[in-house]
Amino acid sequence: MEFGRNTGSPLWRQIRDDIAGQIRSGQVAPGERLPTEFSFAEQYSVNRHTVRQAIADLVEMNLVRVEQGRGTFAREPMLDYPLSDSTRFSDIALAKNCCPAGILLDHGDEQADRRIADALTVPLGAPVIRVELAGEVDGHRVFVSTAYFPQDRCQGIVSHFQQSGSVTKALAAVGIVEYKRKTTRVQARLPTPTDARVLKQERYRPVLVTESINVDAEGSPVEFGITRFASDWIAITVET
Amino acid sequence: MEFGRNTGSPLWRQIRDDIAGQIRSGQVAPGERLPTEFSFAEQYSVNRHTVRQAIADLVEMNLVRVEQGRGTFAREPMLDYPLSDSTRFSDIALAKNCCPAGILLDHGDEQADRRIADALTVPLGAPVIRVELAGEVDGHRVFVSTAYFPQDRCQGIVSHFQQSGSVTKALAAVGIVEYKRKTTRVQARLPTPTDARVLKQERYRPVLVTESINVDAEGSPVEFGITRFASDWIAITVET
DNA sequence: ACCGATTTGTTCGTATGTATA
DNA sequence: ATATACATACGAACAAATCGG
Repeated sequence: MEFGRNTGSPLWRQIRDDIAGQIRSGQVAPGERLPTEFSFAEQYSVNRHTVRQAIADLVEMNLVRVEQGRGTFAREPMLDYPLSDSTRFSDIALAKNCCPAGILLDHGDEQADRRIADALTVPLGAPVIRVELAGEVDGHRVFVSTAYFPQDRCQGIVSHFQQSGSVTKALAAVGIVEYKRKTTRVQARLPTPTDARVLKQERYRPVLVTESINVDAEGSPVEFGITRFASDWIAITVET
Repeated sequence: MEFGRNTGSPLWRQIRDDIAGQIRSGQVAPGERLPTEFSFAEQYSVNRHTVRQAIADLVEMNLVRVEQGRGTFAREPMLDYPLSDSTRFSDIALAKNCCPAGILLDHGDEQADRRIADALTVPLGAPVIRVELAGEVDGHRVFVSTAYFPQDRCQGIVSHFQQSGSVTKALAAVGIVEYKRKTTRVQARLPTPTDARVLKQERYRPVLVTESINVDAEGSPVEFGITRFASDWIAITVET
């Protein structure tokens, strides 16, 4: 099947397969920027719309990612977030040797609603500390997380987090040196407008949501976390 | 805070909270149809658009589900799919005592592509059996699944499935009496048009995707399955 | 803080061939 | 054979985001 008009298959599909071949063969490295739509159009002697149709299909196939005003990029492989009883955010990085960063977005004192009280096994209305966190890998926002800590055991945890940048270290600083993931629920949703903005992703790209309860060595809950992962970047893996 | 105009909070939010209260208190049972938008509008003496804004927020809060042309329904609680090494589809049902059904949609012989070959540890191009399956609970489509079996070990598995309606029994019939889930990857995506149709869900509602490898007692792969769950109905739970 | 250049996103319109009822 | 719908392809214009100076 040679390239051109009237060859039986539509132009946009031929263009799609040509670009796909360049990516799969490694001629274009993951993360690298592809030529502009306009220059593709010149190269193949077609309209920009035709190139756009090809690219739209490559997005669907998850081979490229498009950013308005910036360009079209070959997709980096997705990051695996291994869901074991002791995974920390930094573990994502270890597997890919890239730099993770946790960013404190907001925090405050609240009273436990039904859901939080159930998860932390504290009375309804008990004081809890809320911490909003974002995570980046290689400059990409990959998750935003809301964590609740029982106030009686975690006094001052926010300032410890600000110093160390790590939930694990902050918990250790308030005397909880060992904690484990007990249960996790995984759901898929569309992001709230706020989450979409914080994750810098479009409103209609789904998020992977985990609700997890972390317990200390005695088995009593010390953290209830709701994490929204950018589904374009993160897959959760479970070994059983 | 009493109901009415000029009370400080917008009408649609008051209406939203009123309806939310009726659902949470159980005055409206899960799955039950709510009054029409028009009758809500009459009841609260507001425009239908005001009611629609309240309902849109209730959808966002996951308290109701809207079906075009049918009405607005109080959300049934989501089904938990526990992800252990030996969960079968029928386990969803046991927890909720409702009736599950597996439906064979399609099947065929294929040659393993890169991904399937890697998962099943067979050579590239080796013959595999593809089985497309849908799952229903209480008359709702909750998942659609594509499973690949190595042909040499699973000859005739399709007809066994047709007789028993169970993957477990079909595998047993070809001599694989024990198998375990080894690894699972969980992702969130938007459904393909086909999946959206089969799941009877809108194009922009996400699906939870699991890719799992099942191995026999000796640890060699006997099934590679890609399951797309309707994210409105199913959450995955992991105990660690 | 602003401007202009670059690049993708969206929406009009037009035309043609093909499959379908 | 006719009408209708759909996919393909092109053209022009403008909106929106990004980036460098």
